[in-house]
Amino acid sequence: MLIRSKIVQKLHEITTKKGWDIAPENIVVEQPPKIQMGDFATTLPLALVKSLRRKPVDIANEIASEFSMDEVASVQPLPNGYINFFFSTPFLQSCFKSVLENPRGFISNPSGMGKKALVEFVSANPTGPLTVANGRSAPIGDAIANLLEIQGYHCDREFFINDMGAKAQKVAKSVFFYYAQQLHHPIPPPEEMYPGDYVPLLASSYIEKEGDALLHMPPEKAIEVLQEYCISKMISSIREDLEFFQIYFQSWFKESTLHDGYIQDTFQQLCSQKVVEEKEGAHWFLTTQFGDEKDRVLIRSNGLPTYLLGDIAYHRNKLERGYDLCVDVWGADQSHVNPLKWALEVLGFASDSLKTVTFQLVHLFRDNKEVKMSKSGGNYITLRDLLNEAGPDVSRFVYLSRSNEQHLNFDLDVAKNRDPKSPVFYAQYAFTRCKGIGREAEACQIDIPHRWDDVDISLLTNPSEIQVLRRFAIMPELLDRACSSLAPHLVTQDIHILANDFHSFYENCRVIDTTNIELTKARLLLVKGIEQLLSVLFAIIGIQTPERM
RNA sequence: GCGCCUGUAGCUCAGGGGAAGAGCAUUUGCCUUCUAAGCAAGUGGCCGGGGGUUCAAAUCCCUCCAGGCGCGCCA
Repeated sequence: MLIRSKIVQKLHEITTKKGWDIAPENIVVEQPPKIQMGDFATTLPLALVKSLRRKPVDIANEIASEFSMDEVASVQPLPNGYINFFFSTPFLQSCFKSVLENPRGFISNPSGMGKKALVEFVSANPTGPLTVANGRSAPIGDAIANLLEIQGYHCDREFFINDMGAKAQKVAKSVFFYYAQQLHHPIPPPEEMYPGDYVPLLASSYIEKEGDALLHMPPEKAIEVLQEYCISKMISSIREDLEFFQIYFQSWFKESTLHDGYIQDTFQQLCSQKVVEEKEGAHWFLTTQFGDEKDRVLIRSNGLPTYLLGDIAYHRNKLERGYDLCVDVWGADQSHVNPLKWALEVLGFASDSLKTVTFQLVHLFRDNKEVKMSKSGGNYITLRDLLNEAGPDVSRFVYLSRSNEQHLNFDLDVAKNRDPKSPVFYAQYAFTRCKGIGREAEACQIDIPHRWDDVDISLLTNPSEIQVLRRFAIMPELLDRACSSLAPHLVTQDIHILANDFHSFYENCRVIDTTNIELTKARLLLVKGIEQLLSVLFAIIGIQTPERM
């Protein structure tokens, strides 16, 4: 149980005993803005002012005098009606011990234990390379999967390949045009030419592999062959980009596998629930029943299923594969979240079995000016370009330092220079310093303590040492917030404050001191705790733990 | 026009009923000792405007202003 919940429970016991009427969910316990103010604070006295018709400070004093918990050493009622709580030394030490024994377990809230989750992300159309814009979903989805694993879920990552779309066909037609041109049998260009340098390259790579065979078959057949070739080629290039980003998918799910009767079956199931109606030759999902502004087409008048129906079938498939939770990471331009959720409910799935995380667009800046990107205009910067310039760690950190729902302004100049002012350097530098201390200890032939019992923790009395211990104690609360809201950027923030505490400690407390071995050992253990906790947090957002910088 | 997102320090952004925050920029101290890619302190704010709910609003509601995205029998 989180310490915060324990404090709420204790406060509720007190109010109940006194006959004051307030529900536990209305008792606010939170971290004060500054750590000097305490580890937790409550505004409970203020909430009681009206019903009790008493001064906040009096209520605060009365509650504080009744409050007693092993984990809390000091309870400070304030004149403005707040009550601040400070953790007790034994509690801080027990948290420290947990950090050393099992840092990952310490920050985990195993609410997903025994459950399976599937995170679907990126799922970019296989019609071109990943860009800096749609690449945003890569670190977000990966970090969300990591957060779910922290909660005990068995989590898989899946990439949905849209291999049936009209866009894939357009690319194939454009490639066919270049193919014929390069073989000196020019044909008229297609109505819509796909821009981008990679389009003619696809043509020449096919020529290299298969020669002019396509010229000897009917154009429709040739385009079909090319379409399949282009998709597999683009997918493997996307896969390479993602692997360079150290993102790996358990499954690559092709839309076409749903077209073998599964989509039709899903459609029939919806029909049998009486939420489908035929109008103007098409079949409509009656979403206005759920409050939608208009109904949505499931099967077009030409008999082909819409994207929505395909997506409903796909999500039904995911849930039928036994996942308790499906998370989708979607760009802000996806607008069919609600119709999809309604359909899944109609099909009998729990409404909370699908969570969607949306992310806003990315704006790129170079020389303080916005770089306009447009894929259809052939003007874009690829994810690979970014990774080559900035490296995976800086890229991840920038992507994950803002809330998903914020528009992200990505400054390419910062990335390009591998700016040492970047927050990722600050965090990784803290880790490197930990490692440096370890090397120094070895050089001085000081045994690095491995067992809790080998050291005297009570020697850690410096304010910056105490602050590190207090930060350890609060870490499970911080991670719980990140997990429950599937918000990796909060982890990025937590890393920053922990790194800050460490740098401050490093400055104030010389660790290696051959004249005071006992204190040195205690501090080495503290450094080990920080190092382990940083490793776990770095792993969540997917950045490296460098030995040296 | 309708829907979603956004407006917080000079810049980029966290916070999303409770005590205004971080990084960058800027000013000033701190290296013969574990990496100064660091630490410490300072400057900088009617949290877009106005109204409402509340003991309490940057946060919730209404309205206005400004920006982004979406609004096909596209995917």
